[in-house]
Amino acid sequence: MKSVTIKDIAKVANVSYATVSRALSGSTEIGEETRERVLKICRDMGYTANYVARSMVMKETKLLGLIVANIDNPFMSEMAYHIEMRAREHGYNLMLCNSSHDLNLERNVFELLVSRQVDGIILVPSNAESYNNLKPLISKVPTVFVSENLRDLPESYVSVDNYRGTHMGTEYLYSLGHRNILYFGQRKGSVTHQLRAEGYFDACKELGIEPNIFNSTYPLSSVQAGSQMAKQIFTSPFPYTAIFAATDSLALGVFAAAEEAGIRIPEDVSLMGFDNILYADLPRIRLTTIEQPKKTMATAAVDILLEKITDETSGYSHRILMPTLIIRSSCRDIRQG
Amino acid sequence: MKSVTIKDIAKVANVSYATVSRALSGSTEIGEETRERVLKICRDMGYTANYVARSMVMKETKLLGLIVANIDNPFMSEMAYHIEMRAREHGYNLMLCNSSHDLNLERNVFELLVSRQVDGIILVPSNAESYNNLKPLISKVPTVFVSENLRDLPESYVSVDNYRGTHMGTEYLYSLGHRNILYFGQRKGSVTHQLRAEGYFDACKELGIEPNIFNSTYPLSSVQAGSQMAKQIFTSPFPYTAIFAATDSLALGVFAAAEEAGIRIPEDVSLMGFDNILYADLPRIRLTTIEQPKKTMATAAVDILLEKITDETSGYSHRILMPTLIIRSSCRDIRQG
DNA sequence: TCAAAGCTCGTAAACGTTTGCGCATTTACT
DNA sequence: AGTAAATGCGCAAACGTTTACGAGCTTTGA
Repeated sequence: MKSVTIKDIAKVANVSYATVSRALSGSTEIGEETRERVLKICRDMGYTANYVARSMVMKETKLLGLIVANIDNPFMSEMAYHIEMRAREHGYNLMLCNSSHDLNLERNVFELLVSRQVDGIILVPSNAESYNNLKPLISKVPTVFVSENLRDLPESYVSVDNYRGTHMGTEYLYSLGHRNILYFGQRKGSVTHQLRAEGYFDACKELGIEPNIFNSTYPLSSVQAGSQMAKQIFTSPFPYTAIFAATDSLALGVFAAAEEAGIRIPEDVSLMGFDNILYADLPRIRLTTIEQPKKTMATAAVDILLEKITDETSGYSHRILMPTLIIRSSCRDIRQG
Repeated sequence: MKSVTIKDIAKVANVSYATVSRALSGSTEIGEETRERVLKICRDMGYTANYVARSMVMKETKLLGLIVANIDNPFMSEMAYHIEMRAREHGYNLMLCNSSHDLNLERNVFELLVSRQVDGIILVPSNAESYNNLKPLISKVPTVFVSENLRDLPESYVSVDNYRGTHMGTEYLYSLGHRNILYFGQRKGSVTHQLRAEGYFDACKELGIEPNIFNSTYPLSSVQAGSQMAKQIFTSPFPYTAIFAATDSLALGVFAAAEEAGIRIPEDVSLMGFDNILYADLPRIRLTTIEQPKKTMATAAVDILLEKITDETSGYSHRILMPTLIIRSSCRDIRQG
């Protein structure tokens, strides 16, 4: 398992190992003929560079840490895919860590990542407390938050315009003739969910219809929450014609509850989601939803992070991207005529 | 950004930096009172260990590489979750790389990972050619293949008993009264798919019914392949009553085609999948399928890898796990009476 | 009381790179 | 032809750890 090093090459090439390093790194201060000769020997002997030694002297690892709650969550995994691809384009690799929605674990892996000397960290917060939880640590390494809006906190983040998303969504529902639209979500808690609720709320007011917000004891990223709220609703006869779920996962829960209660979507009630996770476009689901531009968010996140890394004085940036309405078939046009 | 090192600690503690190292590492050859003193100073000065320096001298990084085709594939992401958790339990972190179903990329990231000195690599092959593609490289670092059966190749892998899975599945369909069962998959190509097809084929023979295997030009892990095959089938009036898809993704494609063609599942035709990906249990899908024990496979993979790492002479191991039948509601009982 | 053994700690080498500095040789310019 | 600049390469330090070896001191046992 002893692998061949730069010194071994130097020995057989009969040069100093500094020269070998220069041949490999494409330095100019080396003759063409020696470079060729050294490179050939490298190939012949099967030399592979040692990045950790390199990291040691360069004081950079070309490694980025990615902390997500659960990589098996479809939103997270899609983000992770694009983040990894973008990072690698720039010569960076990714260390993946699951925090499992556990704040202590989140802190642990964060510290682990700084011990591992990652050049920067991308964090998809597990919940609203993440920022406060990590506050003492984020000064140790460039960090960017993804998907969670930190309002005007002095830290870099990229998120979607949540307010506009729900605003746009309820306008669409209105245009389909819906006048009694329920919202599954909450006005307190994370900024993200505040903004989404406000967007819905304000749109209702502007359109002259009554807002109606439901909440759950479960987290809003779970399907259980959606089922729970929907079950409450489905017991009594309903005056509403549409449900706007703050999250695609919630919408999935609504689907499940509707299935049980024998309520049809969209025939009996229309359903709109938010996020456009992979699940949303599955056959039999075809959820109309508000899309977070995940690929754009991912590339923006690594670009911002890389800028922070190369220019330590670059401050912080807030990048808010535009959501788009994805029309599928979970919302029905109920206008007569 | 200058971080505090072991030497800084040594200076203020007035000891040699070897002593500091010993205090940190829990060595016995150090006095209790000095250990306490040094540790306190470490806390006060906010010392964080440098893993890359440590890796340099220890000749181990405590890093595992994970190569998947696409982390946003639900099967991959679920595996990745469990692999990461298990690895971290043992003090290892994960470097995540997507190969994007590209053999060249797969080789590139593999080489990258060995340059980064990972202690081992877990590989979820993007296709049947992966093994041959990587053959010259896998001698450089302990490697274990996951989910792909390498038959009797001298490399470690963990997979499910694919033969038994489809065998069991068609027996179940038979028990529901189905006598004309189509199989979407192929008998050539990857060993995994050979075995699955054989399991179906042999079960049919044993049960005295006619096997009927369909193939596609698309990869069998895609939903397009499922749609393509289903569309072919759905045009003509059908004598068959059930479809066994070699993959849940294929089954999803069947769902989609059925939706278009106005064919109901399971009323008109029963549908069985394989893998039990996250999608399979979604409302309105509820796919009856054969489960790959993903968590078990994941932990087995890292355990096997860790054994290879710690004991270089341990050879290789093939771990075949038992699949289980997950009954949901895509298969109907068509026995009369 | 003295040698042997046991603690605690410092010295220095090693891990595989990169790079500033200096030296020798070659090239260019007047 | 003589000086100045450019080129090609070696030397050695540095990055932050771990650990074998040895030195000095204290304890133990006869």
